[in-house]
Amino acid sequence: MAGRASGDGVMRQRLVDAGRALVESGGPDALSMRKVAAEVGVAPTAIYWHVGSREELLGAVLDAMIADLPHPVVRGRTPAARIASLARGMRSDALATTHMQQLARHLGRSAELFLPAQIVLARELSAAGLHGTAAADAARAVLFVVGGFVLLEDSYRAAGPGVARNPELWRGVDDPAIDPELRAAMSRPTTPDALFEYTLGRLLASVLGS
Amino acid sequence: MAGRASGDGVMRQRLVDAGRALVESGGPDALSMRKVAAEVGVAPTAIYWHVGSREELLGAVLDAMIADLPHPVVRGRTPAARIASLARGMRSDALATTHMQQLARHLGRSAELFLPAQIVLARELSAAGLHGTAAADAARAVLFVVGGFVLLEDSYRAAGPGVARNPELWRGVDDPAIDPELRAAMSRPTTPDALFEYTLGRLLASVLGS
DNA sequence: ACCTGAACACCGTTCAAGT
DNA sequence: ACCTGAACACCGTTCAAGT
Repeated sequence: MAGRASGDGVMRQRLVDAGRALVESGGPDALSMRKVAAEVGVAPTAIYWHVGSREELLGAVLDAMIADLPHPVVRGRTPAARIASLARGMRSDALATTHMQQLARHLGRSAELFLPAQIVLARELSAAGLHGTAAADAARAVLFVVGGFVLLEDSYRAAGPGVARNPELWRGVDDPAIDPELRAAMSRPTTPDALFEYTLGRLLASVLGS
Repeated sequence: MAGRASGDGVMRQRLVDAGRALVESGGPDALSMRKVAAEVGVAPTAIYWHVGSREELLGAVLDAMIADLPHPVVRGRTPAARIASLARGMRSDALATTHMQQLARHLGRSAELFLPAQIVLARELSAAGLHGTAAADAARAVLFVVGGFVLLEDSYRAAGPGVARNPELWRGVDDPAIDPELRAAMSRPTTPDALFEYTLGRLLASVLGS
């Protein structure tokens, strides 16, 4: 399985590099075997000798991208501040590498991407005095909120023009049981940053038991 | 634009029905113009007279599926309990219609799917005494947490066998700054249900200012 | 008004054949 | 050991031609 051990693998490396360039500029869908082959100057069918399949090539591309990932950064004094800064960093890293996130999702390997941040988070929670399953619950809650937020944000941003966004939809709502000011507020666009800060702040306040 | 007004549209309906069957059983990727045509007993190119493009056919399929969506259900007495039950319903509805969620995401129309639940949520928050932007922040936080959770859960479940999940990854972690019991807890698999309850409970506790 | 057929420009993958 | 070429089974879409 997995194609071939592939000798020294200089040709394989060229294929992965070409594939990576395609993924980085256009996402996983932009990688076709024929385009990779053309880029490297080889017949499309030659790829299969080195790499097994398109899916395996995508896997090798992801490996290469993961290796170049920056380490998570933590700043601040209080545990809440440090964890919040970590979460902010996770979000901005993810937003800066959306094609990579798409690729990881496609391969079902998103968990790997978040592992380094998870480890740092666990360290911070330990330092904050949380232990055992309580700490694990807290860690997973933070991870899911950040991860979910990024996923949602990504799919919202991917929505092209001509698609009804939430504020437009709300403008058509007319329900006497809903506070008019609330309706008005929902009809205004939000900045994702503010929403992220709000949600994260609420969660941390509760999770860290302040 | 958008193809054609298309007369009475009985043929169009047959195409949408066939497309819907494909999407429901295999997700958006499973819908090909040629398969739809074969199902209806017509040349692939005939579709374009009625429907414009594959993307528009997918849009029509989504419209049909949205029309059959169940209404959100709310149970319980306290505001926290009622909102929690709504959130649980949103999650289970979403998990029961993953192919539809995928389609909505593909078309950038996820917001539409959540609108009915949003309206009910707004009603409950109003009844709970929240108003204006504070209520809007709370609503959006709940929506993003639930929506993000469902998205993440979906992409985790889509990860086939042979992919390293979080517990396996954690078994390889060895960091003295991390509480050993925390590490052990992270190495055990979680049930998504418990994590959802925990996260939701934490968020609602903070958002409803209890 | 509605549908077909041929055609174009794409895909991933297999496999015999070459060097 | 490594690569090519032909081939197969797919795609979405356009467009002239039929009825």
